[in-house]
Amino acid sequence: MVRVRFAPSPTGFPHIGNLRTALFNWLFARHHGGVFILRIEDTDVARKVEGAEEAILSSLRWMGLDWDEGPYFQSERLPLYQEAARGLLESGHAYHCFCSTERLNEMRREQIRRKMPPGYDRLCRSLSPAHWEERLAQGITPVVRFRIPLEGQTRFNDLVKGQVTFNHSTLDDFVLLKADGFPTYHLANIVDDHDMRITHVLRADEWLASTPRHLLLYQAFGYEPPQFVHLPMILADDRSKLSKRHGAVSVTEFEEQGFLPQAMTNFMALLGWSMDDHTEMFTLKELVRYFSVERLARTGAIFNREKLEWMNGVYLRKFTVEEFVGMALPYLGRDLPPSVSRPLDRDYLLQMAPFIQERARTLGEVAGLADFFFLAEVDYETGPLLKGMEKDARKQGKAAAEATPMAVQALDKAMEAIQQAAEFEPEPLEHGFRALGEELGLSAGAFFGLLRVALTGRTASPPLFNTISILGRGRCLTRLKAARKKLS
RNA sequence: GGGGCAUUCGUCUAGCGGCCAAGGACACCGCCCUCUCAAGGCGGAGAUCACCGGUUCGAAUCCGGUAUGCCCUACCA
Repeated sequence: MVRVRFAPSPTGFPHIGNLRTALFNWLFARHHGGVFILRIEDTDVARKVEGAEEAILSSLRWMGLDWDEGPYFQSERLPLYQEAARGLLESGHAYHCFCSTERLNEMRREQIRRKMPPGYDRLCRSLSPAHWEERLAQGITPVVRFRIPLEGQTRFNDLVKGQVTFNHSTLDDFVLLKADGFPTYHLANIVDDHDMRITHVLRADEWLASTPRHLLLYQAFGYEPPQFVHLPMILADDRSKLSKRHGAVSVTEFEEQGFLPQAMTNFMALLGWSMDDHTEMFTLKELVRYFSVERLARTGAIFNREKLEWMNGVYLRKFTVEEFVGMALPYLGRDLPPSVSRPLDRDYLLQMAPFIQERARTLGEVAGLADFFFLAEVDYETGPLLKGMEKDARKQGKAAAEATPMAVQALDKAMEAIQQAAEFEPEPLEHGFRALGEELGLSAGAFFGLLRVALTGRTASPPLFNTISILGRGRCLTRLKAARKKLS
């Protein structure tokens, strides 16, 4: 029975790399009909961030990654680790270290200065238990360190990296139990993975170098180690490790920006995993079906936001208009200016939605794409308004200044046409306006461009006659009048 | 400084000794569609497979070395 875990530490909001690790663990568990366990590794009291735990849970839920056990909290299992450390102390695999932080820092500084590999110099390694009692009696709180074998090597077969070998001489006597009674990652992790009967450890590449320590610990405890699978990391644009300073990387932020969980999981899966040479779109269900460790990549991947945006757009377009409106509504409510009265008219929204849906890559873009449908008045410069007219004037051999009277006339005629239009539907409107354009001797580009800017305040918009039809007679007239006023 | 891992178009990747003068996707460019912007369709440009040797009839694929990058080297995880 496959048993895997996602074991984040609540020292910050979960970023894309953390969640991808969660995704792969989850996929592995579901693919094999195994168990996915959630464990919060909150052993660092000082670095604990308020709200991080909740963010981890909600991000997992948002992505649709459900867990079968947990969340377990290491902070609630302290006796377990202390007991384990005691066992190691008794079996001689660990020892008390009374070195002060100052001495340790000084030692490290000196090692670096002399270009020696930094690491604990094992001063306390040879202290006898009798000495321990003595120091303990003095009130010095020691840490517990692991006694790394001085010779030999540890090798293991990583399911992604293959055979990896480390010489024990490059490992130092790392800390197992801190002075505050909390275990370090290394201790807690091994104790828990054993206790929870974890069969496969899928974790980020950055842990590869710690694996020999972990294996040595398993050995010291007499535990059977799990299989290790070190996942390639997700990197920032400069190929360094992803962190806060690289901008929006927490999953919560992606949600706020209007990315869909379907797109996130699909995209994240493709960062370090692939099925073949051409398939790109996967539902979670399909990922479960096809996921395999053998197809995991070995190299780090830069997070390509543009491709994520493209993919999110593809997903957005898959939904029905009703579904799209349902998803966009909260974002619209949040992003539209306060002057727009709430609640938003759902029927009105339904009319424009198909045109917005086709253009939006994220739900966060919807308000910016659709705001002119809601605003009382649109704001713009006369430059864009007259651009097409000036071009037409030039073509007709007139001065550029002629553009304004031409536009004014066109606006007047357009208002008349709007008022008199029998059917306020895109088709008949288009016929009417095309005829009108010809009558005025204007090119379609110039005439429609003028109307577009006057009605929407922008040079790019959904198709003009759909826009007119949706806006309705009243709004169109008001805006055309405003444009006319702007020109005179 | 030591150790480990990695290295295919700008980016994500396919490739596991001959099917590759390297395939797909995003981005980019052009054309078509067209009232603009999208979406869609078609096409283009873009990688001497980091480099140098070796093994082999044959190497992006196997082996060595070099370079570069990343990670670890905390009483952080």
